[in-house]
Amino acid sequence: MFRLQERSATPIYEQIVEQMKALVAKNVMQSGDKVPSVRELSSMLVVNPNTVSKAYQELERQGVIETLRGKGTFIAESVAPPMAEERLMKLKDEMNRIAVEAKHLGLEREEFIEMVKQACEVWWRDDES
Amino acid sequence: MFRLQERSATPIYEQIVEQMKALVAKNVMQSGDKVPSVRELSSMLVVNPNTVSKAYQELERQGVIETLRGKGTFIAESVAPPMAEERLMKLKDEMNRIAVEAKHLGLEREEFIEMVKQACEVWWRDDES
Amino acid sequence: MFRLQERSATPIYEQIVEQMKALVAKNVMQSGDKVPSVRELSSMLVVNPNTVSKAYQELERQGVIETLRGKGTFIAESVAPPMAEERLMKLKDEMNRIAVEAKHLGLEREEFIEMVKQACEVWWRDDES
Amino acid sequence: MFRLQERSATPIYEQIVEQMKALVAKNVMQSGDKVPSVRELSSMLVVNPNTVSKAYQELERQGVIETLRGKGTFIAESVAPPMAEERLMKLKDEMNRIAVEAKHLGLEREEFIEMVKQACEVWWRDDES
DNA sequence: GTGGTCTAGACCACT
DNA sequence: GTGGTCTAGACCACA
Repeated sequence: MFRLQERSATPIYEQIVEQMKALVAKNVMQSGDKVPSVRELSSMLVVNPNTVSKAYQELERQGVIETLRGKGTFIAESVAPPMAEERLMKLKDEMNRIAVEAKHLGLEREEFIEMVKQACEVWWRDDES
Repeated sequence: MFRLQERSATPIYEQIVEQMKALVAKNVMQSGDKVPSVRELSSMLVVNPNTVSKAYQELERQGVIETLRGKGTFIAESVAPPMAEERLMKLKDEMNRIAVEAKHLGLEREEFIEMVKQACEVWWRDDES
Repeated sequence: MFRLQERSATPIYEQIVEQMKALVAKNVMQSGDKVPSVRELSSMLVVNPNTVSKAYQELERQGVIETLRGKGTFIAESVAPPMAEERLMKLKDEMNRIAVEAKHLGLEREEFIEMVKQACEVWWRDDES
Repeated sequence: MFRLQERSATPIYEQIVEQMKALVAKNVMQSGDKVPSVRELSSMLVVNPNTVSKAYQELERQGVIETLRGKGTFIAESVAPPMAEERLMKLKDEMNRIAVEAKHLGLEREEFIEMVKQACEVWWRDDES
């Protein structure tokens, strides 16, 4: 379910955040679903519980999960995501960074957009409607 | 020419790398153009020379600039960019990460692609061909 | 009568304490009124009886309710509230905390006081005297 | 400068957050002032560096301080505070909680408001204009 | 059982 | 020197 890369430059807790968000985006996990407890996931991934905890706190700040006192942690309903404006601006920045890199790698505009469209297929599937 | 944000989470040397690459992508700087020396740029940006040096090393590693002994540093000809495969894979990874974030922010597939296209306008302009 | 938020950071038993105190402050419940038994309330709110029990213990400690052996639990007469001095000091502390936060949010002194006055309307109504 | 209460129910890192915000509200610390480094403050307060770090990260999220890579941490310019709406709602909630407690302690409306005004004197002083 | 807090001590990237 | 990340292991409040 989760695959961590020890050697990667992106910290472990961020990898957990990203992968959890990916699972939600793919509808593998949905509103109300229980996520593994901090201790469970930490032993599954063979990382320190604090690391998982940090990831969960970040996910909660982003409105992806919510914790019910003593009961555990669950996928949140996706209403208005917090800090939406700042996050959208950051998104555009990263988009530009990627476009620049794509051009440096010699991709043409059409090739790049085709690549984006292919990526989209995974995250926006018709069968969700 | 360069605008650094000390507050930003991205390290300064990386900001220099990105902005230099952006200038090249926009054709503001072209093959053979001389780039400022480490000392010049570091005093222009009021940053530590080591920081600029680190940025230049990274740019050279990416094939964006090249140093000619005793003559200075120049924008390189864009032939086959080094490490193309790894960089392309990384590009796709980041594309996916961004798509996931876009979906979490409530964007529809079409809105996201529209955003990408708009970003492209800046980097692939007709007048270059 | 009671509205609990499982998501909230404040523990459930504290929410019960606060809401019971709010009902008394609004004169919805008055001296001598019977409050639901621990079992009743716990099944009404769908929470663990221990949680309600803990709330009632706290309310009794604060002199809000009192238990009469075999007869049940009732709203207490509001005479001298216990631990008044400590609680008053704590009140002032929290007042200061809130004022600091208000200033950080950019409120002016007058705006803040106006906000306080509006809050007061709910709790000190003329019709009680 | 900072006074921590080991026994208090409020966690140490939160006490640090509150006291730093209080110093800023009182204009003891102003935009651009350097705050002690994590290590400095942790040894001053005899707490673990991680605890101070957690406090600083929370302060950064609230827009109170900002870190300049490798240079240290500084009081931020107070522009639009992040999450302003949510924080304002929380402020009103806490205001109500405090008003209820005040009434339970037997304060009259006027006494309560007088108390608030006195608290304000400390945080909104005329000499700031 | 759950998550939250704290300590001690280590390593790393950035400037 | 700065802050950021991670580990190991402890204690506590809540349900």
